[in-house]
This record gives sequence, structure tokens and C-alpha cells, in this order.
Amino acid sequence: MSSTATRAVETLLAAFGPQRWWPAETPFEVCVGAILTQNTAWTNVEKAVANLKKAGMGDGRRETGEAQFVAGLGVERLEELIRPAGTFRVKAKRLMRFCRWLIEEHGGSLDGLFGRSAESVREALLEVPGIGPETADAIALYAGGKETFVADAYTHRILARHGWLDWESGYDEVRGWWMDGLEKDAALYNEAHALLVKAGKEFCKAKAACDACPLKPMLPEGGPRERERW
DNA sequence: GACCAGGCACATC
DNA sequence: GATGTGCATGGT
Repeated sequence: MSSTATRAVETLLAAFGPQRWWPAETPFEVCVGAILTQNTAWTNVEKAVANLKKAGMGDGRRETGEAQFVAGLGVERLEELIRPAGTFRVKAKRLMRFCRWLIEEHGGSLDGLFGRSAESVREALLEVPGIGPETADAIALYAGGKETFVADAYTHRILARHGWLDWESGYDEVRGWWMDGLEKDAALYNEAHALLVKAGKEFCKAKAACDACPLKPMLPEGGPRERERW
């Protein structure tokens, strides 16, 4: 008997097809995007990443060069370049701290960071100020291919609407629910998260939109469990 | 013109 | 430890 989590992901995969996240050219670019997308629409992040690449960050430098390059820009120049992503002062500082940390602790190489267990990678990332649970999981999964789940607001909302978990549940509970229910497989976690974001964006906006969601047959009696504000 | 979008750190109670 | 607030932009 497959789990609810597995059936939900299979349903979304059948409906939408593979999403092939994360949209980035290098693992380092994933890290940058993960930090820049905090509380920000992805379209704004794309502009900021494009600016960074135009300035010289990118495939040519690949890992060891990329962190050094960004760190070498200095906070003020970094602020200019990432401005379109919003909260640029905060994010420039966070990005800079991440790069410096990567250089000091891992010689600027992500390979050095990722050569250990998923939990260990996650814990290391969480030590860096500016990187919280969601950003840490996004980096570990999408840049490092580590087996961890990105439990963002969409994944939580879908669980709560279906009555599979409480609205009051915290980040770790949401993450645990998905990881307990799905096969332990980074490629699956990757695809599952991307599919849930797509479903959440398209179908969780309003009750009318919910009717068209592929997951609708999995809703409890009486429809989605709604909550004020969210 | 308000509200939101793929959070986090910090202050305050 | 729960709750509130600042960060700041571009799209709707």
C-alpha cells in the first residue's frame, strides 16, 4: 500500500509531467538563487541572477571561482547587482556571509560541503547566519543532490487543506511528513517539491481554482480545510 | 494602492 | 517560546 504522500506526488506527476527544477546552470547558482528568493517572487530573482552573470559569475568559474568572485565584489557592488530581488541590503549581506563561509570552511568549493550525509550538510548550512531551514534544504537538495525535503509554504498548505497535517504544524513536521511518506530519493524529493509548488501556485489561490486541481479527489469530505489568512 | 511572492533575524513580551 | 516587525522590489 503506497502512502498518501506517494499517491499525491504520482497524481501531480501524471498531471503536469516532470518539472526539472532547479532552474540554474551551476550548483553555486542554485545557492545564490535560494538566498535571493527568500520572500520574493522568482521573476525578480532571475533579474538579479542575470545581473550577477553579466558581471562575471557563472559557468566559466565553476564552483571554486564563483564564491571567490562574488565575495570579491564587495557588499556595495553586490547590493547594486541584486537590487531587483528586493531586500537587497539584507540579501547582499547574507550572500556575502555565505560565500565567505564557503571559502573559509570549504575552500570555496561546494564539493567539499556536499561530501557528507544530507543531515550533516543541512546542519552545516544552518550555522550560517541568513540561512534558515528552507534555504538550507533547497541548497542541500537542489545544489547538492542530498536527500532532504524543502518544506515551503505551498507544501504545508497542501497538507493542511487536505487535513493530512495541522495548520499549526511547524517546518520540521511538514518536512518530516513528506520524507516519511516518500521513498528516500533525492530525485523524487526534487520533483515532488517542484510539483507541489506548481499545484499550490495554480490551484490553492481560491476555492474555485481548487476545483481544477488534480489533487481534488484526495480532499476530505466537505472540501478543503480552509483557514483565514493563508 | 494594497497585497503578495519559493524567509530570516532580531526585539519584545 | 510565541508573536510581531523590518527588510524592499516588481507584478497583479
